[in-house]
Amino acid sequence: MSLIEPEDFRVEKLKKLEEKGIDPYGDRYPGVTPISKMIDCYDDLEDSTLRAAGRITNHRAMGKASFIDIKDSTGTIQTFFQLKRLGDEQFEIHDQLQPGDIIGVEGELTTTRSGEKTIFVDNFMVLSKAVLRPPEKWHGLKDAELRYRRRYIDLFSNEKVMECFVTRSQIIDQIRRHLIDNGFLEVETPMMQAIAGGAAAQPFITHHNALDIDLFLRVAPELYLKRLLVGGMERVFEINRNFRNEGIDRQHNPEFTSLEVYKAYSDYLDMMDLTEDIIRKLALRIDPAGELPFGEHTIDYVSEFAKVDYFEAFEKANGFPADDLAKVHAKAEELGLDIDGLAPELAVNSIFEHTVEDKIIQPTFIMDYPSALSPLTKPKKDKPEVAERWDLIIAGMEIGPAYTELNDPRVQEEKFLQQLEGEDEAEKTFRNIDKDFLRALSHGMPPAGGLGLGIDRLVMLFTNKTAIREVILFPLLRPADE
RNA sequence: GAGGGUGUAGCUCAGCUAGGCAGAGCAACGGACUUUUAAUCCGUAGGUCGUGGGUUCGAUCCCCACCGCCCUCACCA
Repeated sequence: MSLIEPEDFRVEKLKKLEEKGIDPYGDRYPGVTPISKMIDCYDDLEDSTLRAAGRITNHRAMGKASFIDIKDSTGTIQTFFQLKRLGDEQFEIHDQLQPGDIIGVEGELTTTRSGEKTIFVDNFMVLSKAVLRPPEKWHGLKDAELRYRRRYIDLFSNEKVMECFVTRSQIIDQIRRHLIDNGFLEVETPMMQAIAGGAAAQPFITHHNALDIDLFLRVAPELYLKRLLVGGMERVFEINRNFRNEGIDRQHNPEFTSLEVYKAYSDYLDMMDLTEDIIRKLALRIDPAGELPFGEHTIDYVSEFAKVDYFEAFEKANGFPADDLAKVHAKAEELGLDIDGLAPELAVNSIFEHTVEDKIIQPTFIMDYPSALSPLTKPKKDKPEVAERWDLIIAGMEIGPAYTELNDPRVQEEKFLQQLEGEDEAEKTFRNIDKDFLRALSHGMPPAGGLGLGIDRLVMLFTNKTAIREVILFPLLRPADE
């Protein structure tokens, strides 16, 4: 008894193949021509004998001949199996083929009477017999849950899904290329950390047996990347996963991919240019006009991104300044926000997110956040309560922040201590002060600009997907009860 | 965490506000068919109606609980 019950009628066909001495799970099939090339370069390839390999998507049997559509990663082409051409024995083997099977075919590329480009098959090989049938050919797989759980079916049956993930890969490739071309070095820093630093997020906890210590999956790579600045890597970046043990919704998956960039001798304004440059280039690659639809909106990536001041935007949206605490409380109540026990800056920020961020559609940098929200950021020289930090907002989503990095170890230590005061006991266990990071700063970190971009959200914007699960191959779901 | 929606054949969905034998299309199986393309035609088979209780002569349908998923809100740098 198998753990996965195959379908009887498919197993029967598989057995018939084996009876005829055919291995239903074939071997390498070299020398294939991509199907898209057969279609696109048909004029050059017409009448030549070619090989194609792929999955059967449709099978139209007509007695002594059949049309079988084959799909590879580049496209779909029709193939024609004829008794006359193949002979009795081969044709009988062909009778065992079904939608979902993976086969390799060799034959003449030509055109049928009705004008369809077709491979007239001379011989073929069964490469993998599917003992489970594919979804229905017309509607495909629609059920969101099954699509996420069985992404492999989603990918081979829903073309748009495949396209989306190809685009995702290309976006990451472009970002990487852009940074490397500009002298940045790609690095990898620890995923498992003894102190979950770099962001105020709940970490996942794990345990190392041999060392007998608890470790945290990182919530951010920031503190390690800055150590590299100290070490003399002047331009570094990392594209990798972060893990945050928090809620799941349309914009949040517990593991997500971020880009972090650090550039010595620059500041948050330099990071702004870099960010705008990267994002605009990506948009222009997808649409020559640089205008992309997102949900009900059209986002303009060509015009210079807007810049608004945090406190000015707050006052403009709410009609009172952020330091009017009585009105802040009233507003929070009006919005139904729970700000009990929150520091005033956090209460203000909560209101800010609902009244300002959510309403920003076109790419906008929000400039100069409260220092209290930015413990790793250099405060403004003339106005220490404000930090040199911006957040980029597009379509109401936080795409990422950038900072002028704090490199004074005395100020950093003080901010760490202040931050710790506000935490309860449980949080202190994973928010221990990273003393070694302070030591690193004490050896001298060059002034630097730092940037963080949410890659998944960028991909959402560029593929017009409003749910993060659509751009993550295997989003986290509760395990199926099987 | 709160509210709403949803779960029926392998897939896509009806049926549920009239409580009375469980339905369609595609896929599948058998047959016909050597230029079809969502092939066509004839025939056949396919179900724990998410799970567990309750009401009822009788429950896919009404009620309760639970589970998964989706949406909105809350939480969340």
